[in-house]
Amino acid sequence: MSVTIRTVAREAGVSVATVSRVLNGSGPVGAETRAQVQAVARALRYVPNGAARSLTTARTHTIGVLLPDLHGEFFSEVIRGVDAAARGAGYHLLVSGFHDSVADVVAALRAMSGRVDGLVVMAPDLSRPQLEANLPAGLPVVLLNAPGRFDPADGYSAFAVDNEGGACAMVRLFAAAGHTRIAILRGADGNHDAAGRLRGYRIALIEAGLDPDPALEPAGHFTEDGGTAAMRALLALDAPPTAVFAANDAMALGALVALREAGLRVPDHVALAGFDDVPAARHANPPLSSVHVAIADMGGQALRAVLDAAAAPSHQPSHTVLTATPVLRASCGCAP
Amino acid sequence: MSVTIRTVAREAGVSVATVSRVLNGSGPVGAETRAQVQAVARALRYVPNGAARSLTTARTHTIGVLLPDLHGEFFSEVIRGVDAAARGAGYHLLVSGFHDSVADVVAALRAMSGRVDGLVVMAPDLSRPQLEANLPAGLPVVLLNAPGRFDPADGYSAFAVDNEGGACAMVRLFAAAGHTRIAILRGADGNHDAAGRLRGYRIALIEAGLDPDPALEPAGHFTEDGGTAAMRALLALDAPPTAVFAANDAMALGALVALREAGLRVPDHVALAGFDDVPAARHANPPLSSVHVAIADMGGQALRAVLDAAAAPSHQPSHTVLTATPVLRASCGCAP
DNA sequence: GGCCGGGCTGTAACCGGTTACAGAAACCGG
DNA sequence: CCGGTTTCTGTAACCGGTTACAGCCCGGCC
Repeated sequence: MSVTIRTVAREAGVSVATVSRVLNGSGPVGAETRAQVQAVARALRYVPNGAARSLTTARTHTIGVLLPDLHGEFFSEVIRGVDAAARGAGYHLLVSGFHDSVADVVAALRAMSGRVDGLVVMAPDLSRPQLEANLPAGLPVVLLNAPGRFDPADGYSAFAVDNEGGACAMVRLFAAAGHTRIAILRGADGNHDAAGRLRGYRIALIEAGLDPDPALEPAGHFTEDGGTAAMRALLALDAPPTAVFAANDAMALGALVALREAGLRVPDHVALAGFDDVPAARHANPPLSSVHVAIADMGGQALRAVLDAAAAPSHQPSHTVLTATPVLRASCGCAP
Repeated sequence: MSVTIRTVAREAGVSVATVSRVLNGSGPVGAETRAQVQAVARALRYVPNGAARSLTTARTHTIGVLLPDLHGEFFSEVIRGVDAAARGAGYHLLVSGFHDSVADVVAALRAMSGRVDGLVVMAPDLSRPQLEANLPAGLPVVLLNAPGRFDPADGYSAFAVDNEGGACAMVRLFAAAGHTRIAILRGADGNHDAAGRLRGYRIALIEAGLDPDPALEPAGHFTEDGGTAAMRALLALDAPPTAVFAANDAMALGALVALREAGLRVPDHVALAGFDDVPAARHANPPLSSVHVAIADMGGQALRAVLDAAAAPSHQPSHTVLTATPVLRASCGCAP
């Protein structure tokens, strides 16, 4: 029913091999034969079937991208970086998001098999056996944000953000500015990024001779509302903090709401900083200090790593940690 | 070299048909044969090749999404909506972005052929012949934001935002608040959305008995920097406007920069509103009034329309215009 | 004239699945 | 004990491309 290469061949009075040669410019074809085939192909609106083609060539010119979610500024940035790199290399992207369930990830992985030349996967909760059992052996895979769980010997390249270092650097600045009651709005429980940022926070405190205090470590679940609630809880303490480090920008923006409610000025009464440096941080009131991560860059590097691995199967897997550096704006009171 | 269904069949001592039946649960298979096949498949880490499978079944369980760009809050929202709907229906997404060149779009279209069951396309600059020449006949396609250029008789469903109505509603509010010098920061030249919003702005002015004035219609190119520059130009006029409608939020945020530079207060000295209602609008200083568009919703509806068309080839194409409604916050001075 | 080589084209095998069809085995009632 | 189901399994054709190989035709050269 649909028009295939055989339809074109029949209509043009040639063989399928000739049609294929004309359309791909492979092999010699007589000038008028070529013109004839092209005319027929155009007239019939023939477009080669990608699935069939990649079945024989074993190349799809597509890279799969698996993310926990497709929206939000963070993932949007990842996709941007991956896409830019992919387009530069003439590749397409097959993206998929999954809620939280491992079953979702597994389904997505299996669906990608045979449709992609490689995979960029960000699935913090996926174990190595789960990953391996659902992918054909030999498919290049690069992991994002899955540190600890994998090691280079597994054969996968990986990229991760230096959560600990970034958080530590930011909190150090608070300490250096003379703050002694510094709180953190913790991220989601069990989340690897949240744990790293908390670790960095505590390290900076101890360096400064301050004692971590559980009362100053409320959970904000990485959400704006969670940040508001956690900030309210902090303000209700007998001795509220004078500086607050939110483990992501969404919570920091939520905290701003609580501070405004309470009639407190930022940074005069309470200094505030976030993490991720999403675009909205710059436009907040006051502009939000944050820890900047080159997210798009990470995506781009990950994609190139996949392509390298695809090109040279014996490619050495590499593990890269991307630095996260504080960006100072009005909200932290320590801007230059 | 890679493990295929035949490898599994040989290893398990059965035929490929039996393996296929076991793995898909189609047809009857003896209990111990089934167990044997499953064990072998697991041991060999066999994952069926998606390309091969969709070649025979003619179904890919994938919908292609073609957008001008993959980053930015607007496209991120589209993707979110499309993804949610796709996941709900058990479909995957093959997304692709293109710069501006028609050649890019064409390449992406052709690359998707045979890999998707349908397409959601947002390519304002693509003509109908260009679209048709590069897609197999009969592939369901839904267009986003391509009004005017296509009509229902073409057989494509389409979704568009009511740019004109939304802009008109917002500017009417300015006029109702007593403003008589109302400016617009125009979007990119030749852009369909930009034109619609400009039209709505002028309609509202005329309704209010005001004369459109070219000096009050600087171009901001839909970018933040463009918005800043355009706003500076407006402030340099002999009689600067008292209200400014930016044709998107990025320009409005840029305009805020220029206003802050000039030491002017929003909305006291100059009232301001944007369009799109991106998340950052809420966090701006002051919170930005904007025209809200249910972007994710549009994406979701578009995806469902593709699936409907795929399920019933005789599906009636539908053209839907999504309303855009003002969301009032502090920046426009007309919030309740 | 015979032979060789090069340019062009066609035939058919293959990629890795699905599935129509047929055959074999087991089981049933009469 | 036999014909007819039912249940299971295998063979082979197909999906729509690519490509190795072979064949044809023609011109050039000895």
